[in-house]
Amino acid sequence: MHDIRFIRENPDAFDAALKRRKLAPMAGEILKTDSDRRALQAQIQELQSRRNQASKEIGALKAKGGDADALIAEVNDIKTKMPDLETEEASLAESLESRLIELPNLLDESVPDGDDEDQNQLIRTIGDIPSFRFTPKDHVALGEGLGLMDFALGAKLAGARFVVLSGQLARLERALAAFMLDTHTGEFGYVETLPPALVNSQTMTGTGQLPKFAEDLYRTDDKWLIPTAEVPLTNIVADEITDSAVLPLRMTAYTQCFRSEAGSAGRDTRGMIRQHQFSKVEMVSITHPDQSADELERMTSCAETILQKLELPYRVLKLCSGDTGFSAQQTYDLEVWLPGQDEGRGMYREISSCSNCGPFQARRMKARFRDVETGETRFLHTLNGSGLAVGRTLIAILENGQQEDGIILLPQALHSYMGTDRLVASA
RNA sequence: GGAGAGGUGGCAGAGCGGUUGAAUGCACCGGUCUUGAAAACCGGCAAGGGCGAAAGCCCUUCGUGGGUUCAAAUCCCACCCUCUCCGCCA
Repeated sequence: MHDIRFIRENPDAFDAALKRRKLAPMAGEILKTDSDRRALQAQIQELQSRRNQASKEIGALKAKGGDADALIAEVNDIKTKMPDLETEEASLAESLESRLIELPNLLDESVPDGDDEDQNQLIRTIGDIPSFRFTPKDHVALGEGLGLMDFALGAKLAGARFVVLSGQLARLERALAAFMLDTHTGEFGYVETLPPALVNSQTMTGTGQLPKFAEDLYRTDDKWLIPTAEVPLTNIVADEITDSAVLPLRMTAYTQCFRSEAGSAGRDTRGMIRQHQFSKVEMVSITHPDQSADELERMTSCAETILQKLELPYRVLKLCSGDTGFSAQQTYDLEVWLPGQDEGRGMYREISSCSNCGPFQARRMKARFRDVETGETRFLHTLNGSGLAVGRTLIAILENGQQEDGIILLPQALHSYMGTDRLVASA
């Protein structure tokens, strides 16, 4: 959501920012609606003021036993004029609101220009890409080879883009989640949180999934399945004036995530890369505006720590203007090396995305804090990042740890969680 | 799912047709006092919006949306949520 006052004061800057999002200029149109609405609002408020005043006079007159008929007639006259004006004003307000609520966040000036993911900016590459004396398999071959990953069964029970894990592979999912949560809570101060996986429309609107991206979501009668824990976690501060002394708020949650993948038909159809249901450990930070830039770096490094402890090679990219998501001002993607992809040649795949949304979501959800200096309320900044997508981490463990004989060597950090140092085929 | 009670400012809690944007207490902020702190005392303190250079004026909001009335936190209707009891259930 955008600040109408910013648009009033900086229409050209606003249009220039839209252009970076490949959107046509619209400040002129928005401001026309805005000024029409305000003119109407002033007119309405004048009538309301007169009505309120007259009503008080009526009360005073009647208390003294006087005759108020003339005033009552005047109020009634005002009341006949009001509905049309109010309807018109509401219509303008709604048109303004619906326009603003569908526009993406303005990009941070540090975001590089670019059309799509090919133009993201490489920030750093960490870890050595493993070399194999054999052609590495992908996680599908490995998982099925272990007898612990069954896509046909997932399809039988639910349909395409579902899988059933069993035995040590199901345990690996749990181990990864526990390891990630332990690290974020124990080392980085995030508060473990278990939020609802179904939320109402208002909550979905707060973080930006609605109204524009309804088709990407699964819904029930009156609720929506969360596509990420970012949604419930961030909305915890919605409609609140948060005490600035508790900032930054840092929360982490392990949840299932549900996505219809409406726009991805035919993409990543093999394996567990893109499922309708997957689990993720999410990090959310709520900060003072002055802290959000540093917090994004910190959050990204928290996610990176997980990859490092799991001995997984990865790289960090700064997303370009064309690839940065709707609600984000700025985003770092972490891509893990998956040696089994692309016929065993390997490739990097996204495993985490860390974004600073600035005041964009906070304004949508009215998440504020009180500025100690001025006494005024201001919008918070919100950040979210995956730390990490558990399914894709499991894939990475399999593909990077594979041996020629089909067993998987596990990273040291997981040994205690798994009760073993390796995965072997089930009997 | 059924029955009852209730949803008021950061919190607690009055008000139940007019002068109430809302008593009182707590919290918070400023001041007096104090070596300092506490206590006590004095004062301030809802949010959002419009107009205005500013001072300030005005509008809206007492769960949400309608309705009655010259006038609604107060009356009526619907919905949402919370609590208690019953039923069902992990």
